[in-house]
Amino acid sequence: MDAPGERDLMGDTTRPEPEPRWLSDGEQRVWRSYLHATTLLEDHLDRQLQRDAGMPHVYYGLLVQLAQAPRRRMRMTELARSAKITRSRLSHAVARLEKNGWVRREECPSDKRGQFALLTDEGAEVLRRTAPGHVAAVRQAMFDRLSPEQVEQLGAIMRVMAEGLEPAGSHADLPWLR
Amino acid sequence: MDAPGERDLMGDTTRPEPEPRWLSDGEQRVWRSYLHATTLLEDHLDRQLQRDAGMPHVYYGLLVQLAQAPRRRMRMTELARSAKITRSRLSHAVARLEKNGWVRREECPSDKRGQFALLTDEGAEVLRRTAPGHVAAVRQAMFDRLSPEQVEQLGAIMRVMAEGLEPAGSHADLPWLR
DNA sequence: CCTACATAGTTCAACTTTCAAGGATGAGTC
DNA sequence: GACTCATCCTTGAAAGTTGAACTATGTAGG
Repeated sequence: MDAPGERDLMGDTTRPEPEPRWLSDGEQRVWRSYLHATTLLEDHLDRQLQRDAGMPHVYYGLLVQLAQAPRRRMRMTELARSAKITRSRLSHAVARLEKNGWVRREECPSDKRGQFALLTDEGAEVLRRTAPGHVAAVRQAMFDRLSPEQVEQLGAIMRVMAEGLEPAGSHADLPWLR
Repeated sequence: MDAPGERDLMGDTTRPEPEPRWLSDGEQRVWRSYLHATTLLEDHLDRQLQRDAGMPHVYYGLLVQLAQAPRRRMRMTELARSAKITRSRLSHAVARLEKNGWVRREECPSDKRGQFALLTDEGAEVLRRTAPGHVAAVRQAMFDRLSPEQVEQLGAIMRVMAEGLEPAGSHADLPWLR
C-alpha cells in the first residue's frame, strides 16, 4: 500500500523529492469509478438540458439560483460564488442568457460598480417548463438507484470533500477562495 | 417527501403530465453538495495540471491511458471510449498533444481507416514528472479526508451511478452508448 | 461486382471556458 | 482632496468542446 520512503537513506534533511504515496489498487478503482460516474452524469445532464432547455447545465443552475433568490435577483459576484464559477465566466454566461431573454441586468443603486442579474418572466417560464424533466433525470441517475443510506453517505462524503476544496488554493479570479 | 400523484384524480390513462416527484429537502442538499464538490474538485485538478503539466485533466487522463496500454498505444475509438469522450473531442485533443510531442499517430495496418494514438518518450517523461503532484492533489482532496469506510462507500455509490449511465441514452457521436 | 449500409476518424462552425488585462468605483489613510 | 489599494465586473483572444457533415474504408447480401 504505502510506498517505502527513501528519506532515511542518507539522512537528507532537504528531502528534494519524497517518494510519492501512490494510490493503492483499491483507491485507484474508487478514483476511476468517481471520474467515470461524474463525467458520465455531467455529460448526461448537459445533453438533457441542451436538448430540452436549450442551455448547458451550468447556465440552468444560474437560472435556478436566481429563481430562489429574494427578488429573483442576485449580485453578479454572489451568483458567481454560489455557482462556483469565475466572474469572467459568469459575465459571458449572463450575456448569453440575456440574449435569450431569460435574464436581465440591472444596476445596483448602492454600489455603482455593482450589477444585479435578475430572472425575467420568460426565464422563469423556461424553468417551470423544464424543471420536471431535469429532476427526473437527476432522480433516474442518482436517487432512484441509491439506497437511502447511500444517499446519506454520499451527502456526508461530498460535504467533506467540498470543505477541503473551498478555502484552498489562491485563484487569480476567484478571490473569495483565498 | 413524495409528491402526491394526480393520476388517480380522473382515471386518466394518457397521463399527459404526471406531477413530477420533486427532490426532498434532504435530497436537494445532497444534490447540491454533489455538484458543489465535483465542480470544485474538477476545477482544482484542472488548474493543478494546467499549471504543473501544461494540460487539462482530460488530456492528462489520455496520456495515463496510453501509458497503461499494451504497447503504449490505443486505437482512437477505444481511447475515446475508455476516456468517456467523443471521438471528435479526442481528435482535437490528440492533435494538440501531438503538437506538444507527447503523442504520435500511427496508421493501423489491419484497418486502413484506423489510427493508433501512441505515447512518445517525451509524453512518458511528462507523466513521470507530474504524476506525483497529481496523485498528491487527488489524495489531498479525497483520500486523505475520507475514512476507509467512506472510501469504500464512495466506490460502491459511484459504481452504481456509472452503471445507470453507461448503457443509457442514444448519442449522436457516442455510438457505443446505445 | 454492385449496392447498401456500418464504422473509423476528421473537420468545420458555433459555442463555452479560461486567462490576463483593463476601466470604474469604493474604502482607508494621510 | 490625493494616494493607494481592494473590489466589481467586463472584455478580447486563445483554448477547448460540441454536433453535424464529410471522407474513406470495411462488411454483408444479392
